[in-house]
Amino acid sequence: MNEHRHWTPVFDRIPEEKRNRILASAVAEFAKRGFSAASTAAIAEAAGISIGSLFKYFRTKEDLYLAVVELGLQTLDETLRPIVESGEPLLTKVERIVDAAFASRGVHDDLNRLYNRFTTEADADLANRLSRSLEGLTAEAYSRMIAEAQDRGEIRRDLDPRVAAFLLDNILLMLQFSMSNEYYRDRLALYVGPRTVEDDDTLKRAIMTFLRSAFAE
Amino acid sequence: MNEHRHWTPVFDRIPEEKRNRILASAVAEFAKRGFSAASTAAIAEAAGISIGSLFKYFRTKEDLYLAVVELGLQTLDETLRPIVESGEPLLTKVERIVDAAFASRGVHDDLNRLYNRFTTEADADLANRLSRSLEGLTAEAYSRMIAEAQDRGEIRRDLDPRVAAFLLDNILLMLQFSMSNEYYRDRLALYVGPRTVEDDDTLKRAIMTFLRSAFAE
Amino acid sequence: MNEHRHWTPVFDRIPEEKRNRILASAVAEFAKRGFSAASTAAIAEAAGISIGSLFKYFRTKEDLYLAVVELGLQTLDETLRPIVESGEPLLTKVERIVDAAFASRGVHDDLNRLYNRFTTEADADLANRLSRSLEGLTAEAYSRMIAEAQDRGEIRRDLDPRVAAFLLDNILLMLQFSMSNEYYRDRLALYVGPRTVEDDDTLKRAIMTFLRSAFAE
Amino acid sequence: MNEHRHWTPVFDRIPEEKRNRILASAVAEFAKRGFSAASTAAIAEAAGISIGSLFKYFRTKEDLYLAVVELGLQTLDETLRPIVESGEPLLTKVERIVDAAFASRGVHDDLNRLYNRFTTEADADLANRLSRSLEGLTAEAYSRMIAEAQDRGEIRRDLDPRVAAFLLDNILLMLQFSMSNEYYRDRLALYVGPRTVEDDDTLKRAIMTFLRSAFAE
DNA sequence: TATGAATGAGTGTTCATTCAT
DNA sequence: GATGAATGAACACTCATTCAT
Repeated sequence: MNEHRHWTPVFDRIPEEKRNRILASAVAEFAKRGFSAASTAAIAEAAGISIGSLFKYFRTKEDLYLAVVELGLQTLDETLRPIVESGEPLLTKVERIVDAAFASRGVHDDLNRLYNRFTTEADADLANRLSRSLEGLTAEAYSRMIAEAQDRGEIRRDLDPRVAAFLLDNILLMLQFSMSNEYYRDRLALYVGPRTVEDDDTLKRAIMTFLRSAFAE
Repeated sequence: MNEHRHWTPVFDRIPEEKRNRILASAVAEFAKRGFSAASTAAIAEAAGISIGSLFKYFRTKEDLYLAVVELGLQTLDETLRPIVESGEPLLTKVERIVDAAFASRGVHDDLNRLYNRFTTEADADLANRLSRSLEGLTAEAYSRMIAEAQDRGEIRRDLDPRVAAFLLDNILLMLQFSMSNEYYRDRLALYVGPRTVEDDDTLKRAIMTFLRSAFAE
Repeated sequence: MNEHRHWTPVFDRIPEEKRNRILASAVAEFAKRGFSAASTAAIAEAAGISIGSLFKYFRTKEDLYLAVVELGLQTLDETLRPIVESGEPLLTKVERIVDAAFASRGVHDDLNRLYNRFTTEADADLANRLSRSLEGLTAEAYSRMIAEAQDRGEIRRDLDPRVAAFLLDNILLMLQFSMSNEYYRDRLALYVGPRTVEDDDTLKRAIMTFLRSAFAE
Repeated sequence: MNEHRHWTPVFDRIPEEKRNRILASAVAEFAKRGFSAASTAAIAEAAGISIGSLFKYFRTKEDLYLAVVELGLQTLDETLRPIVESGEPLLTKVERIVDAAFASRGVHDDLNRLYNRFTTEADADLANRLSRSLEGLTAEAYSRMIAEAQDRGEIRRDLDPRVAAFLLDNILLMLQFSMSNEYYRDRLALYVGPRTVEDDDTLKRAIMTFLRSAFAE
């Protein structure tokens, strides 16, 4: 719960390959079942280690969860940061994030699901720390970019830059969830039909049209 | 899991007041802890009945969860349907949904959280049935309205009506979650600042400005 | 650790016969293995109940231990109190306690061993409460009786009544332990030889001679 | 459990200073927690060695316990033997043992507690061997001294020398326990009051008065 | 119909002991 | 000889579900 590292020094010392296997197993299990239904025994078995070892690496199930969540956040951060901090215009960034969301399908499914789960499960304390951690990045960057674009007269001036940033991120976050979460996947299909769901390019273009229009002028 | 009623005939026969007490306790517990951490004993106790009775009314914990989820969906449906099926223009509907989201804060917190939770927890089978159940309503209504407005030349013609409906709902759904879920609440504050978070009118107006712009022309 | 009852209301409601079976199993297990080596599963099995039930009756292993210890104390108290509070002369009381110690052999072995164990295992907090509970009885009664006998000139006046009471109880306590504890049993045999160990009357008489001499005049 | 040495040849070969550190750590841990709650990892860490090494020196936790218990007995033996085997009169010896008990407070607390613990924890096999080992010394010496003093007409003739020796040792053993064990410490305070408990000289004198009276004539 | 005591598989976690380095 | 990572059986405890009353 607090600000300390969530794994023991022993975990630092084991081979990287093993470390990754363990983290991947944990991500998969927590993503699939959520924190409380996840089984530490299942994680250990999937990783090919003993339960004893798992608890040598992480003091508690909660520590393991936190470690894995922060790892997920870091991975997302590493995907978003170069895009968000590039000097490109807002809508270019947005387009690249949309691309990244589609690209994550199949390859970061577990991470996406995990991200979705902890935004839902987190208690007050964790929620606050975690929202700061990831959303801080986009909240700040989007708001600033929108404000600057307004100053330069590139986009309409009547939008509140922070609210616009929030709404933009709502769209992008839900898009990301729609790639991996069962419910949101079905929901997307319900909206755009089974044909369009498979046609990434058409979907992307339609999304960008909407967003361009929202900011346009 | 399957398509049948989730409670027993006995549940139909008990007094309505008792029935409501039980469902309310279940909503509260599932909303607070999620499916697997929720305790059937806690639900029974909160409802003032014995565990024995609870399991006379619902065959399993899962049945109780499903019953409660479908009840929640029904409640949401009852809120949305009159708005969505009214003859009003799209943006008037949207404004009324935004209003409803803000109004739900404090009064439908448990329902909001429950809705958030099962969209995250649902497995393939449940997800499909449930998405159909609620999202079907808005997916259909929004898409049709947008298409009709385009036909009449009220709004821009370059939007794909179904994708636009999807993106619009992304915004509204996340707004609703932001009213009750800890993580999304903090995230909203991070975007708009602690002052605006308390100033519903300013927030609503800014949201509507954005949406009007997105559809405008 | 604190002053509350150590069992749940459920335990009060079950048949007395079952309650006694459970307590007896617990006394036996704790006496045999001590607190930390004792197995709750073994206790449940010996009592012919499920582990689930055991933990319905006692919130924790510690509560079960405390319940059983206090029960043991109570039993000892019930044996000693009538003797100690009778109006008889000191040495008559002592003789009756010696008799009770011998009589406890075979019938209260587990209780004796348990008593021995917790005097050894108790931590500061428990030690203080428990010593007060049982030793308070004899400490007070013996000291007073000795002082009164001195006032009446029945016994020698140069003894400190409280220290004499302490030393008297040392002898009686160790005698009691010597009836059931393996180590002290062997030790007694080592002192008095295997023949005398079996000859209760001779042993009792020799003990009383010593004590009479200590107080005499 | 059997009669062989409890450590490996490797333990003989390491530096004495290290050997002592390990034994001291083990005494402290076993004294504090008892056999089954004691942690081998804690002992190794306190001694500044690895667990691997600890198990190179002692085949099992039990062997370590036995080694340490026998070491403790040896230390006690070394304290008692010169007193008990001196040519002094019985009551002089007794007085020196009482002095030693008081002197052990604070300096041999761990050893006292350990002694107390294994007299309680020992099973049949161990109990027999250990009682022989230490109590043999005093049982023999006291009994003989009392008998001889009776022959010389120094003390009363009506005491059974072996029973008297047993009762004398009961008093001295409990006195020793009362110096370190939490329960017996509180019990002593209960008997003699908080003031006398701190006043060693008064206490010692009162004890000797009692014992002198018991043997007197 | 209502109750709540009973169940036992399953959970997270510990720890003496082993063994490759 | 020394290390400490690895093991897995065992532990205390929980909880959905059953069923006798």
